[in-house]
Amino acid sequence: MSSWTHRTFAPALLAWFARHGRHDLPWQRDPTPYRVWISEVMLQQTQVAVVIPYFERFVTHFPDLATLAAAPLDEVLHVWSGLGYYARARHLHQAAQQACHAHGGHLPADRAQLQALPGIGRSTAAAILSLAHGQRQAILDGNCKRVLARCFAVPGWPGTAPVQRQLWDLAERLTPLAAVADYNQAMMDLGATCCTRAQPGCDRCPLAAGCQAYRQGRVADYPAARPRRRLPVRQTRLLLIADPSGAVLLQRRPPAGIWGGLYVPPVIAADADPAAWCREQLGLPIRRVEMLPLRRHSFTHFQLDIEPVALWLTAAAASIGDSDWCWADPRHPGRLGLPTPIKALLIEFHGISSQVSANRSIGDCTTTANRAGGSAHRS
DNA sequence: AAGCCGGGGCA
DNA sequence: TGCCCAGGCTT
Repeated sequence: MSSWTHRTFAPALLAWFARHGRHDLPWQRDPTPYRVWISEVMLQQTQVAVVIPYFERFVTHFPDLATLAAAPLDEVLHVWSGLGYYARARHLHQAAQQACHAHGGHLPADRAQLQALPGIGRSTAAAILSLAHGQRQAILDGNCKRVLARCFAVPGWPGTAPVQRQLWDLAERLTPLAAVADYNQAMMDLGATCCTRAQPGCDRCPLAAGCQAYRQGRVADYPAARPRRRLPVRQTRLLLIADPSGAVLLQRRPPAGIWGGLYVPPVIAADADPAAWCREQLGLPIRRVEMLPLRRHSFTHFQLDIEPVALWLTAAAASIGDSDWCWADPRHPGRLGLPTPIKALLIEFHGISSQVSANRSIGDCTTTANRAGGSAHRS
């Protein structure tokens, strides 16, 4: 076979799919538009194996569009928490409300109308329409991009507009007239299980016979990698403020930016004095301060060095008037959205905190007031 | 430690 | 239109 055409590509793929594709994913068992939508948005950022438990949990909490639309955003973020990209949970919630309003409680079955909803782009709209409605709509997710870039030796990084256009063009032309749901699922499955980024299984690939990259012996060169840049490093301090009962102060972050809409302990400048900040900004009297080991978090565009600072109050604090603030049990923060690293940090902090109170009850009441702002006792 | 991922937002 | 952004996971 010299190369795949729109006549030969789909049959070869579908034959493979019948034997080796995935047919029992949770959202395939009852592929309603709502369930396909939720799964597609989750799969935009996370691999299937990780998504499955989150999907089950999400559709149990919010079984349909109306339930999701009526739920408080905090609850949606809470159920989403751990998946990352929290703007997507907000978009899900917004889109559910819009669809309930404008489309009579259903997701529209039209691509332009779907794409008008927040968080639904061309590929996600096409996935919903093909997988749930059987419409002939081409998809182009990361798996499809890799399969097509290799099969047709498409040069360049798929993030650029020209490469994107070529790949969409191929996707449109190769999408068959019938069995589109199976075909689209097959493209994603092949990319996920056979035409993988590293160590692809070309020896068992149904498309290898006409794959240009395979013929050239350059499968690893497609698709071209994103041009890389150096990540800037930012520094912050994160204040773990505990009252005598062990409750920790959390603040809801603004909707845009890092950890948007999630609850996180107060974040202050890396050179700010934690105890002074607590007194001046919050009016909280501090009994003891302890600097905890630095930890580094990587995001796509920068790295964040977080220096956690534990602060213990002399007395129980009154609740802070602003509704964006709350006191929470670090082990069971309740129905709040928390970023995964913060969740872990709170658990750790609870361990330290209970040791401190144990020591205190033995009689060690000395307030080891480390000077905050100075260098931490860290080797 | 670096790559990955689909869509939103902004100049 | 062309950038920049986000976050947990795999490799």
